[in-house]
Amino acid sequence: MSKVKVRFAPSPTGSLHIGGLRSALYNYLFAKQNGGEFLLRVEDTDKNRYVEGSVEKMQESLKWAGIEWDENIYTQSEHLDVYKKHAEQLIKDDKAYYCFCEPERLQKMREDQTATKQAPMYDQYCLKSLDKEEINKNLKNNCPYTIRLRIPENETIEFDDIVRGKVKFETNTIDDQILLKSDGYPTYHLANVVDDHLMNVTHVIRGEEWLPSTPKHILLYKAFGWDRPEFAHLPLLLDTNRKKLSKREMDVSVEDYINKGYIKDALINFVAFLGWNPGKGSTKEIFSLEELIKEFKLENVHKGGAVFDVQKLDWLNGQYIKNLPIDELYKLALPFLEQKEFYEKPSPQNPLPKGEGDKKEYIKKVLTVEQDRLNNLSAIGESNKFFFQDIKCDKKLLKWKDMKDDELKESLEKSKKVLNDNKNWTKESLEKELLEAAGDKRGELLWPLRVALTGEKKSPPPGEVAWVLGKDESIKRINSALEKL
RNA sequence: GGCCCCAUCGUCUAGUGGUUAGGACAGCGGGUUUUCAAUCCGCUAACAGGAGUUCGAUUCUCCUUGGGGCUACCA
Repeated sequence: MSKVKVRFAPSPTGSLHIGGLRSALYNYLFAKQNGGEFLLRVEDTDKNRYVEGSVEKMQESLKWAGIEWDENIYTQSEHLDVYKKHAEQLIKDDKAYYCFCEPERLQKMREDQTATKQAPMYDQYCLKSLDKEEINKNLKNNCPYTIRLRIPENETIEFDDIVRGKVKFETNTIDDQILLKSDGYPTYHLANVVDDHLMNVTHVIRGEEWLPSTPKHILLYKAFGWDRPEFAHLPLLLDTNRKKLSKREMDVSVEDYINKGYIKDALINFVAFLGWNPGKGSTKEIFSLEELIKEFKLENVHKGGAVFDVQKLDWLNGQYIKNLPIDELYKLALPFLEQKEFYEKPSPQNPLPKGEGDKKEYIKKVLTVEQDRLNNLSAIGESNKFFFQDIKCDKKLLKWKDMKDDELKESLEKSKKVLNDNKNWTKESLEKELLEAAGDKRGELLWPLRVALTGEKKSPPPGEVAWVLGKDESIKRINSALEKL
């Protein structure tokens, strides 16, 4: 068997689709585990849908995900002559024909066919009713034309799909596909087949939406007299309504997930498991890219579509965040932190150290406190704003004032234990010491934590409260944070 | 409409001609938490339906139903 060569061939119509990421990943895994090559090809054969900058964006997303391609990127629009040459060859061999039908006529024809409940198909007018003379005359007059593949009649096209097994199509249900458009660009079908052949692609691994056009491609290989590659059609990624993932319903671009604070290993792991799993009773859920390369089997890919479940992705992301070395977490989380409006507001009470090194150490400590509870990088600091903000007195939170003496005493006893604080607090002294400081019954605990982080060995200044958090702040977190420090 | 593909808990899935149909996410309940989260423990929850093959089908075959994809001078 010749060396495995696969490709990911997106069209540059926007940013990298999450389904595209999975296709790319499966191709990549397959190539790597077989010692083969993974190529990147830009299928920009539709001028109308071309989006400036999307090629670069897609490359960035792939690189972010750790999917590296071999060789240079191949761009189809730079090889228009190749496709034209091949299309014309097919005409010479009587496998294709010129079509001069105008779009309006074709449209009307289709409408009529649909109205009478027929399958919309080209009526082969230009094949059946045009003689050589007319064709040459049209060509000489520069009439716009397309080149159509001539689909043979009464044949059965059968092939073995690696994930689906035997698939059959009757040629009579297949339309005479346009290969070359009137603007001189090839359609997907032509360009795809020609390039896969010229690039020696051995395995075509792509989304299920291509399954119905595969017989056309097989016919093309036949028409050219070429060997065809193996095919593997991947199940579709579905939204919660079990429809093909679409922009309407949710975020579908990898970029969105990057910006939302998912880390690459989590997204790769998640997307790999949508339509594949190691089987054999394995209950392992966490796989690194390297492990995936080892374990992945194209034959184990499922046939049915898989719903993209964000909740599971969140959980997975949390797992990966928990296991991140603190320096790595710092590197990944800092950009998200720097976007926060609560971050680095200069003021005398801002606890963030001024020196770069100290600042970094401080943030890393905060991250240690946060790491276990973080599901998403973008949530960084959100529930720990007091690490970065002024400590202010929020009178609305001065709950302790309403506490009964014995309640307060109990609370303080516990606090004292936690803090090794031997002062004899009373309602009076507390008020005096912290003035409005204690705030919530939890407030008195936040200050020491900050003291621990910043190293400021002082009591809360009068008039300040070591408390800026919402009601959901947790003493447990503080305790465990203190333990860590 | 035509063609093609698919079908195990809500979701991702494991699994076998004979299993208490397993795991994970989510949900629910509880332990730990002076509140959240995290964590630990537990619970709820599935073989779409109907025939056939078979001693026995969730598993094999067929049909039905349901879902999805394609049906462009888009990819």
